[in-house]
Amino acid sequence: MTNTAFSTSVLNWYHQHGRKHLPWQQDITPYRVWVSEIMLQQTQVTTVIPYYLRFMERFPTVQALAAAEQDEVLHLWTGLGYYARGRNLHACAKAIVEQHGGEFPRSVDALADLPGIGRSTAGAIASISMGIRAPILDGNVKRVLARFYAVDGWPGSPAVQKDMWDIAERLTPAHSFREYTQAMMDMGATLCIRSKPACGICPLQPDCQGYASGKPTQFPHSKPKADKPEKHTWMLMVRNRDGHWLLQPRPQTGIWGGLWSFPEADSEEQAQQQAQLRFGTQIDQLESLGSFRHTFSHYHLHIHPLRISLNSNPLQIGEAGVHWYNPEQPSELGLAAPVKKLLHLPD
DNA sequence: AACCCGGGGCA
DNA sequence: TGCCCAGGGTT
Repeated sequence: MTNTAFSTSVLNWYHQHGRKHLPWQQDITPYRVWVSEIMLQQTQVTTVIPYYLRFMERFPTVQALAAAEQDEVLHLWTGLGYYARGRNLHACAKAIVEQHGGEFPRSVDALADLPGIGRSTAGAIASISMGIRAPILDGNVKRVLARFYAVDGWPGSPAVQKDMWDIAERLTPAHSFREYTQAMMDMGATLCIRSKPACGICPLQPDCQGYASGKPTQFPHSKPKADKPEKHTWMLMVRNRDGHWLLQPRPQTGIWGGLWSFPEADSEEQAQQQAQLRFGTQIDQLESLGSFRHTFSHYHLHIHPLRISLNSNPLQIGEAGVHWYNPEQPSELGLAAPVKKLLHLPD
């Protein structure tokens, strides 16, 4: 599908189904579009409408807004959330009046230098209210494009974000970009919604790679979970002459709280040291069993078992509450999953 | 309860 | 550059 076919398709849809009666779509001026875009940044259309109407009634011009007390601006913002938007809006109005003669600068870059206006909002103001062809990439557009191209990777990452801006730029038509911009936002807001998108009535469906994948809602990919750190532990698998294993209770809190486990050490050296200290000459054989990985919700644990065979059956080794576990007649104890696995490892 | 969102601010 | 924050709404 060519870029032109894409935008034509989107524009046709807009003429039939797009939203054209929202308050900020009437009497289109940079000021009115700007206020609406800021309000719409993190807030849905239906929530914004009453705030927008009240705001416009009280501050019909950028001069009126610039002259207001911050308290009054924030009062009209109360309930919208993200109050930095309201403070930036006020600061931006002052900047426009004091530094730009009361007129919005007529370029995307100059707009984006103003407080609270980033690249996407600048693109929306320019393309909707100034006759300047400029792409936008708000959440709605991002979703439409990520699905259409089945974009891999999280759009928040710099590389993917750059790709998506390039796509947005490429697809923005030379003419009718005001309607196109509106249309893309409308499609994202009404058809290509986060869950249960209306692919059945979407004009882009025949060429949509997200639809073709069978799982359009997996795009855009969600923010990757924080990387799980890799941790290591050495487990001393101490076996007495009868083939029973030494277990000791874990603290009540933390990982495996209250379960039974092998004595542990933070390194191979410490593990050897601990073994020498506790069992010394009773050690018959000591062998590394290699390691395996156990995953928790928040980290990966590499477990390095160290099998230590004793030439005796120590009765008392100083610590209270240790347990000698007989795999032939397993006691009913709480065991961490990897510990249980190790206890029943074939020789 | 988890997730979402444009831009600002800070390390 | 990357990371965290803000808050109300949706799922």
